Amino acid sequence: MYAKVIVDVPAKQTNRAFDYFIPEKLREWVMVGSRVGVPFGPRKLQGFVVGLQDHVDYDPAKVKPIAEVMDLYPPLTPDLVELASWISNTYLCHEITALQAMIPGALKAKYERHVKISDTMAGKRNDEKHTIGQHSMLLPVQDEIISYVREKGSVEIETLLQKFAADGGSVKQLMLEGTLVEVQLIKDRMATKKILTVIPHEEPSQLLEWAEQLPGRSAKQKEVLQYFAERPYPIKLSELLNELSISASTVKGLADKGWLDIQEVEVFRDPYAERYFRRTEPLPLMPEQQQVFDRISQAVLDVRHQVFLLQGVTGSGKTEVYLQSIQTCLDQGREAIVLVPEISLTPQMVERFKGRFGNLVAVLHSRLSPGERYDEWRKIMLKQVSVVIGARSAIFAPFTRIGLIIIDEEHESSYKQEESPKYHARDVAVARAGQHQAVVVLGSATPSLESMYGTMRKNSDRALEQMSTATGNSYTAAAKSDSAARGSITAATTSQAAWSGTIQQQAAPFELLTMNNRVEGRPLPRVHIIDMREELREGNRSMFSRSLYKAIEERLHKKEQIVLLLNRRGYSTFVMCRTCGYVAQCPHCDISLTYHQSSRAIRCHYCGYAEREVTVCPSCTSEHIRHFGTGTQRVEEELSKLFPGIRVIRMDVDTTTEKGSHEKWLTMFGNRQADLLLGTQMVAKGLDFPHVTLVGALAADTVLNLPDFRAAERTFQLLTQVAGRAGRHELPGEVYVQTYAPEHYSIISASRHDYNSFKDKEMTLRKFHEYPPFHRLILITLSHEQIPLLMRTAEALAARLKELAQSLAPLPIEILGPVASPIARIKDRYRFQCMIKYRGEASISGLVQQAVASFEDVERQHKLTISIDVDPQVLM
DNA sequence: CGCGGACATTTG
DNA sequence: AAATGTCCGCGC
Repeated sequence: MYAKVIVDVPAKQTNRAFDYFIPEKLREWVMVGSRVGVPFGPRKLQGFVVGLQDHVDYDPAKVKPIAEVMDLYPPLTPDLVELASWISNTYLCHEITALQAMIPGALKAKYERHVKISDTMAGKRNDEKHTIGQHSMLLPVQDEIISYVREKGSVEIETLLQKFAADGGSVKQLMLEGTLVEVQLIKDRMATKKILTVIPHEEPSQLLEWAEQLPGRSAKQKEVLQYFAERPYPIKLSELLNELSISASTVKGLADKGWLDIQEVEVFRDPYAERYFRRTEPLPLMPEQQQVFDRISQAVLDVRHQVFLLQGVTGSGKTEVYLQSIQTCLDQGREAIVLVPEISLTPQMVERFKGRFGNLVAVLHSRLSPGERYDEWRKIMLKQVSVVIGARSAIFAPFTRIGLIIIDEEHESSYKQEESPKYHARDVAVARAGQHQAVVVLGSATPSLESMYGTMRKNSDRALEQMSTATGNSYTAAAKSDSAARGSITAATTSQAAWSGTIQQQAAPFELLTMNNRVEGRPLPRVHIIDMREELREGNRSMFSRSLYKAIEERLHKKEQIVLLLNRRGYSTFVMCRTCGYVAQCPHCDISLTYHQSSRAIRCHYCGYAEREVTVCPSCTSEHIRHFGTGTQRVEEELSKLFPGIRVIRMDVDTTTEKGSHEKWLTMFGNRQADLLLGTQMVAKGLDFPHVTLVGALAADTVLNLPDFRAAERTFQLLTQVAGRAGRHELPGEVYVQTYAPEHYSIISASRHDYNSFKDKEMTLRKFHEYPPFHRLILITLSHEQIPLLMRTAEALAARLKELAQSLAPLPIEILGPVASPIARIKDRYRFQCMIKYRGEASISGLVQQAVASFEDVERQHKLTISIDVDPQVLM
């Protein structure tokens, strides 16, 4: 038997499976999805088994055997292995990168090089091999080295060289002559957690009998035995020591007598272990909820792959529909995945799921320690849970019988991973659900236009899809003849041009479900648009309009709570000299530095460069230097000035980095220990506090001014979300939106809670300007330290893309650029970008791959990098 | 002729 | 990615 293995080297040349022989004794253990250690050239590497076969069609003598299997159970399921291949084809990344993204960081390989005593030397005296006659040829230090290694069994080379720093040569010599041999080890970053546990050997009666036998001075040992006679065991050693206030030696004494056992037991680090979740029962559904639930649960029961787009206004009870749909899925013996944006994965959210499904739920989010994360993941793998709730990467939960995948707040851009693999969890979810004949529910109050477009595609589009598949094939042919002509592109590249697995490349139309009413018929809050230009004209230069000021004052008086949103993006806190106009810039990036009050430093967002706060202008030595823009810190200061005694909780990157701090602030606010919650985006998501009756957006339109075609969509979504925070309970809510663009359709539609009019307007504009969802984008960014080479290469790449696109005519593919990226330099590297705009039905990943492949030499020779982003969310 | 360094090749 | 192989210029 042979295994196809993808090795742990993310490079173009190694981006294919290598064959390995499976030795007889490993045959039971090697499966598709196994993690294995394999010899690769002179090295030993970790790899993933992606296929099994019983012969190779070349000289089998070339095939090396698998050295080891890393896990008791394969960490990946076969469907995930296929999905990784699909991801690498769709998002143009190395297959190993996709595979690595699917397992927790704790399982990422750590390579260690050790030395040990060679087998031929193992049983001998140190000097046996090194004697002539009576005389040892070993230097004393070499003798010492050998003894040291012999004692330890094996020693990491680094450690050994450090210990015998002055005698590196001796170590080398011993290795050269074969006394010491190198062993390459592959270790996990993180081991499973083990604790010491105490277990008695006999029944209570026997324990008491033994206790009697003990001499009087062994009072403590006696106590331990009596303890076990009465209590359930096993018990943690540490707990036992605590409880009886005894030392470990007491227990050890009993263990030495053979009366009890101290064992290492594997435990799960459970971040929610200390918490009690009150069990909840399904709530009665409103008619709308019931209809939606019926559609979803019917599809689940039918085991039919179907994508639903659930558009429900804030407060319409989407979560209850999710919960009951999941119940249907569980009742069927299948598993469910719930994706939630990182910042809305709040304790409140977790509580709702743990409350309903108890310890059947695993939770995965980035604030867990690597160990906790690994343990939650293992619960999934070991089938101890059937529901996982988590951020983006939870879509890779190693379940085997998925019935339902829910993506809450599906419009959130955080579902797109910005590093390789640059996948979109929503699209991966649809692909994965297809593998399992599972149902997908995309839930949002403000669906993304991409998902909306999915519901608009009619069956007539199916014909188009089939046509495109055909065109895709003809492209492959075209690429082949092209490569033959040039003789420069390998067959492997061409064969990767089109996905040929079993995952559907084009999804079937989505079904739209809507919920327009809030639970218990509570009205949506009234939204006031405030024209800040008007305020300025009338002499109000503060960041609060007069009406918002009054509204805040009123709530403080009535002891109701307030949420204030400051949209920080585009509202940077840059440092500027008011005399000469100097702005502090990062020396390595084309971006201004932002001011951080907590550390009294100015810092670059992109490369982390930081310097001390400046009080004197470095350019003109003026002292009129100040930080501009309205950071949350400044708003907080302003609030305490305007409303003395106001209790403000500020939530932003500065105050929520510490583990659990996010949770702490929200609990405080929920307990009404503060009057006002001030924050960035993170206060807009999913929070639900009964006493919040006022929500203010201080600068609603900052996003609007960004050079991004999704600016209006983002603005609309944010305002709708934040407005949904008010008046969710008995007290009615009110929303104030401050803006310099009060006539903009995104702001007007949001203030009227009118998704449809926004969507219609935006769709028309997108279609007119040939933007997504009607056209799709691929962003190619090139970076290098020098502009001339960069420009030349970017232009050559664009030309090559155009040339290749020609062969696809008449399919509409447009190559835009190259132009300098919006952030033209990061970490001392200049950046240029090309944009490919094409109609969704064209399959062009192969084309891009091929074009980029012809610049491999430049990439290698000049250390130029080319990165590809399929369906980019942020155009920077 | 032997050496070091740049560069290309290979990894099953 | 990293180890190995190849080639070339250089000093002797």
